[in-house]
Amino acid sequence: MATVLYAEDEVFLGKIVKETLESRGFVVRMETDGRDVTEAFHQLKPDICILDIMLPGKSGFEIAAEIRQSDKKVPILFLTAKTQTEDVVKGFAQGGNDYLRKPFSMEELIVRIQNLLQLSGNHSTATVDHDNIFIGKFKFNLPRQILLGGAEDRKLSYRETELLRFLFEKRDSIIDRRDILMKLWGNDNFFNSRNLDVYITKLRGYLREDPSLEILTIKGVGYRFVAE
Amino acid sequence: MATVLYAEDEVFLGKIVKETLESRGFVVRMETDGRDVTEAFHQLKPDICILDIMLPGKSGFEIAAEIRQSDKKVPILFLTAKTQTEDVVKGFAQGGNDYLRKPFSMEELIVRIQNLLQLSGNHSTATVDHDNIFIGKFKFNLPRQILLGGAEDRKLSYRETELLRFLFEKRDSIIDRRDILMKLWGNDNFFNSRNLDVYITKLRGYLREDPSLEILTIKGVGYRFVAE
DNA sequence: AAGAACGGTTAATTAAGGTTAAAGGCCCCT
DNA sequence: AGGGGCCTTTAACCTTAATTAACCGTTCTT
Repeated sequence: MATVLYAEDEVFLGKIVKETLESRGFVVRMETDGRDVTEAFHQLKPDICILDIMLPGKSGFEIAAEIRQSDKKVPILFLTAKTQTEDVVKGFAQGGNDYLRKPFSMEELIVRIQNLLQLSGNHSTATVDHDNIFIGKFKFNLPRQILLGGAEDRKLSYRETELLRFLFEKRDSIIDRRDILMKLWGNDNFFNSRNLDVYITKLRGYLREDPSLEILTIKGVGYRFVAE
Repeated sequence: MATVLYAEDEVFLGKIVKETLESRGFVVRMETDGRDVTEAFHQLKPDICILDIMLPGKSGFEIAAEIRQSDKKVPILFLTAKTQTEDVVKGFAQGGNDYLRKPFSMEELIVRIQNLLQLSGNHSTATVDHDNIFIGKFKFNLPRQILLGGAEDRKLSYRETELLRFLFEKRDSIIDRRDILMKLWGNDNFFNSRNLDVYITKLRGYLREDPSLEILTIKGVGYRFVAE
């Protein structure tokens, strides 16, 4: 998984952050002296840098400037107790890509790290699967519109895909017919309404292979998609 | 300069933000009703979206999810009075790329916008160098219009090149047929439309050597180029 | 229980796009 | 100027998706 270079002089806080990140699968190298960070960077070649601003020896800003001399794209996230706007501005000016004020929650730090890694094109974070949804025995790959896990793989059309996705997103709750019509067709006239019926029949056909899946009709209202 | 789509229901604040951004050279479109934002997005095709979470009609989260269905890479920045960590986490989960708490300073908003624009521009640096784009197993040399990495090197014609480049730039998002036609042919009449079909067939043929590449048809809308 | 509304299902129709081939241009070459 | 080669455009025919239609069964209503 991803490697993190973490510069932090508050040992107590640092330890907590390091261990939490490690528990989420990151490899973490922590430095407490600003003078050591740039060298550690070149040695480690991390996927992301988290720099406290106030460090003994060398500030996070200076470190960022040094890193940026040789690496233009590794994401840098500043971490600091300072709340002044000019620090944020300066942080970005030095080539930082995010700026988080202390105190912060670990959850927020983690999502911001994952976001930066994704933006920088590093796809190794994959805690969540953006491309697939898991429906009963099936795995449905959204970008390719392909339903896997049945007797044979099945390519779905655009409308089938959008409908299945919508049902899945709202599974276990009652979905108003009109909401579906508005979402997929942009209006709810009579013909589109019958159109929806046709697509529901198609999806039922596809999903019949897994009996734990069912699209229930709520007459006069809409549908409820139950999974499991 | 860059175009900004800004969803904000507090008219007073919104006006200040809009004018400040405009004074910095941004083109800003502001929407106050959540229901209008997605449509404005498709019309405007902005470089970045700034979404307040709490909006009348539709929340910023819902809007982000809708935008992400058709555009995977436009940067989204959430703006909100909420300070709960779970909102931040949810914001990123919906495909947001930054999250700024109110009250914020205009300077901070501006640097964060600029940062996101740069990141989203740089995003291509991972798969692009000065002269080449890397598509699956292929390397496509733009100035020489030559597709390398297959069984044999293949020279592409001008239109083939432009189409492939355009699909690649917008990969993972739904691309409107008309946008392609306007960009390559300058109009979208019937014949050019059939012409596009022909070129799509050609590219599919060339790219068939790498099964991880696929040009999906979104019937009645356009295409989506997926590259694993 | 009968009628009406609603939705299910299947088939027919229309429209969009895929594929392949032929026709038209353009440039270069001699 | 004439011919060859390469793109591009047009055309013809085919496949698939989306829509509309027809007919049927179920469930609510009264």
